[in-house]
Parts: sequence; C-alpha cells; structure tokens
Amino acid sequence: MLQNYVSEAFLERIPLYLNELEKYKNDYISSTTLANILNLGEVLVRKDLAKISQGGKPKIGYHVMDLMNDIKDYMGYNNKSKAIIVGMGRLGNALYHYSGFNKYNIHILEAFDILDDYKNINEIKDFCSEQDIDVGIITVPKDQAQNVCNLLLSQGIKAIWNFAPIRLNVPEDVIVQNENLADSLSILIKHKNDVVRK
Amino acid sequence: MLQNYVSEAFLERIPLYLNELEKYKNDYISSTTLANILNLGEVLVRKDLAKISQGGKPKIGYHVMDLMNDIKDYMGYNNKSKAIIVGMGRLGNALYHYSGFNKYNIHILEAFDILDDYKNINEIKDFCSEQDIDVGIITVPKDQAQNVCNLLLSQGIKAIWNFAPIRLNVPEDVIVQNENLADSLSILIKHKNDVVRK
DNA sequence: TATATATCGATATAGTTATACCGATATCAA
DNA sequence: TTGATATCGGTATAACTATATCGATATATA
Repeated sequence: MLQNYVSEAFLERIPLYLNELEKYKNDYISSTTLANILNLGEVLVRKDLAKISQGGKPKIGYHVMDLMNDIKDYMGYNNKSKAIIVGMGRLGNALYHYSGFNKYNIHILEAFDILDDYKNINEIKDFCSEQDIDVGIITVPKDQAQNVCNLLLSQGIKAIWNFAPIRLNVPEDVIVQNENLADSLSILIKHKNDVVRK
Repeated sequence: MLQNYVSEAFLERIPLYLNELEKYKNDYISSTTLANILNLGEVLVRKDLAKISQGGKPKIGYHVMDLMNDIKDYMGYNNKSKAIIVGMGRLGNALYHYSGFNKYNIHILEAFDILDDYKNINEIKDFCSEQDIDVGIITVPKDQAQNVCNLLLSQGIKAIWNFAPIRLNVPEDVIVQNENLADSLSILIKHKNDVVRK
C-alpha cells in the first residue's frame, strides 16, 4: 500500500469539486454549500478538502480561487501530461479530437494506426524515445490490444487507458484503467431495471 | 434503499466473470481458480457467485455453462434492451457503430442530431412514442446536454448515459451515469504520478 | 467592544465492503 | 468401499469509508 493512499472514490470527487468551483471564482464557499450542490455529505466534503487544501475559515468557508489552485496542484493539473493513442477507428478518432483534456493539461501528442493516414505503429518506438509519455491509450480491436500494450510497455510507459474489452497482462508497476463501454452500459441498464421493479 | 441492493463494485465484477468464463465453456471452474485469474479474493468471488448462481459443487466448482446462464439472467442479458443516442459528433458516431453492445443484447435503435445526415432531434418525440426505450445516450456538447436530457425525460426515459461534462438535473427516479472521459484520464494520470513518486 | 453564529477540523461512531475461518459435502484415489 | 481433500456456503472478523458529534475560532452584528 502506498504512503499517501487515498481511495478511488475520493479521487473521483475531486474533479467534481473543481468543475463546480469554476462557477464561484472570486468568492468564498463553505463545505456545506458545496456538499448541498453536489448532493454529498458536508462532512465528507470537508474531509476531502482538508486533505488537499490550505484550509478554510470558520463562518466563511474556503477562498475559491485558492481552493481551485490547491486542487489543481494536488491532481497535477498544473503540470503538462503527455499521451499517445493507438488505434484510429471511430473511438480513437473521437478521443484524439476531444477537447476536454486540455482543461487538465493533458495532451495527446500523436495518433498511431496501421492505416496510412496516421503515424504507423512501428514508429511508436522512435517517437517514445524522444518524448516522455505518461499514458498510452489503447483503442485497437481486442485481438491486437495485448500486442500494442506490450509495445507500449517496452517503451517505458507505465499507465494504460484501455478501451479494448480484454484484461491486459502487465507487470505490477504498470497501472491499467479499463474503460469497457459495453460493460458500463449494461450495468446502467441493470440498475434501471432493478429500480423499475422496485 | 432498494430491497435487493447490491453494491456498484459487485455489479462491475459480474461482466468480468462472464467474459472470463467464455473461455471455459463445457467445463467446470472453482471460485478459487476464477479469483486467481482475475486477481480477486477467492471468498469475494464465491460470495458474488452465491448471490446469482444455482450453486457449485464441492471439490469441483461451478458448471461454467450454467453459471454463465445464471449471470446472463441476473444481468438481464437475455432480454433485449433498447437505446437511442443524441449527438452524432465523433463520439456519438463511435458509440452508435460500436459492436460490443450486441453481446449484452443492447441495441441502439436510432441516432439523432441537428445535422441532416441523421434523424432530427425534434423527431425524438414521435420515435419514443412507438418504442419503449430503456436508455438515452447523450453525446451532445455540454451547453445542450440539459435540454436534450429534459427532452428524453419528457418521453419517459428513466436512464441516461451522459458523456457531456456536466451534472444533469433529473428527478429522483431517473438514473444518470456520467462518463466523463477527461476526469477519468486525469485520475489515471494522478494514480500513475503517485506510484512513480512512491 | 462584546456577543452570537456559521463553519472548520478533530475525534468518535456507524455503516458498508472485503476477508478469514470453519463445518459440511461431493468427488477422487487407494 | 473407504479415506483424503478441494471446494462450497455460512458465520465471524477485519478493513475501509462515510457520517455524526463537538469544541475552537474567525467573522458579523449589536
């Protein structure tokens, strides 16, 4: 277990806070208010903020600008992150052109595929030797995903965002985040069916 | 709280089991074996399976075909689910053409947009009156997401899969699953940076 | 300046989720 | 047929996460 271990749920809440705070720049906000907006417990929010912020003032709350900066520092949004993406099908294309990553200073530097329209996959090696890549995004068909993954690992990439519906085999020090769209949607439908049946 | 409440984490494991079991059809498998393959605790897997299966045999484990059927029954994969998607940008397109939903008997029946290439958004009303739609998928820009959401809700849709980076305002009986790609990637990078720093 | 109060932040409690343990049982091997 | 054993499934325990409680404090108000 890591020293500064925080739970996944905690990490998922932080961007929510940041997005909401955007609306209250040049102002103060209390943990109670923020909690009510996001439908979270006030103590939960206060404890989350205590972990990453300089602290708030009694009766007033947190200085929003300062808090946003603390969040950005904590999450690393003030530092540029570099990604490459492999597999330029429809999904790869969508991600490659998605503008939402800019907000977090994440940049997809290059797109690879076997098609001529993109940098060829066998150029990954050269490209990675000149750049320090933080994340490899895998959007190839599932039968090629492990090969692509191995290629990325051989270039020293330690984090994989995997959209192929298979579990990748990686060493212990590599982090894989699987984004299985079909699984996610099916779980949503399961929830919905359970609620309807009460 | 619902009667048959199960945790989100539990629901996320079920498709993993199903995908893995695919490889062991016409065979038996023990919870221990399955757990080791997926890097989960054996007791956890056994308890999960106990919730949804007819049961396994001591010394042998579970009949894979039967177990798969139990999982499909439980998750509703044996019943057809219907979805529509609104917003035919790159991401909408990718989802609309994604073949992975078939495995779970989920069908995206129609795609809407303001562009002429697709059914116009103002036809959603007519379309929904003739079909019982389980899920609405929102892939429009964030400034239009709430409007589209309201439109879907007015047609009786009770589950929303939202890719727009905002929190939608919905009544209590509607389930929203947010799929914020930028947030997800930023969290992956945070994890990676924490690990590297040890 | 003195008092009331909203909020913070720390500690204690509750609730939820995962793990450990153990008797029962069906199968395999002798 | 008999004994050894792997696995199941239930109960007990531990770990983790969220909530409740409360004294301290900075601000606003009188």
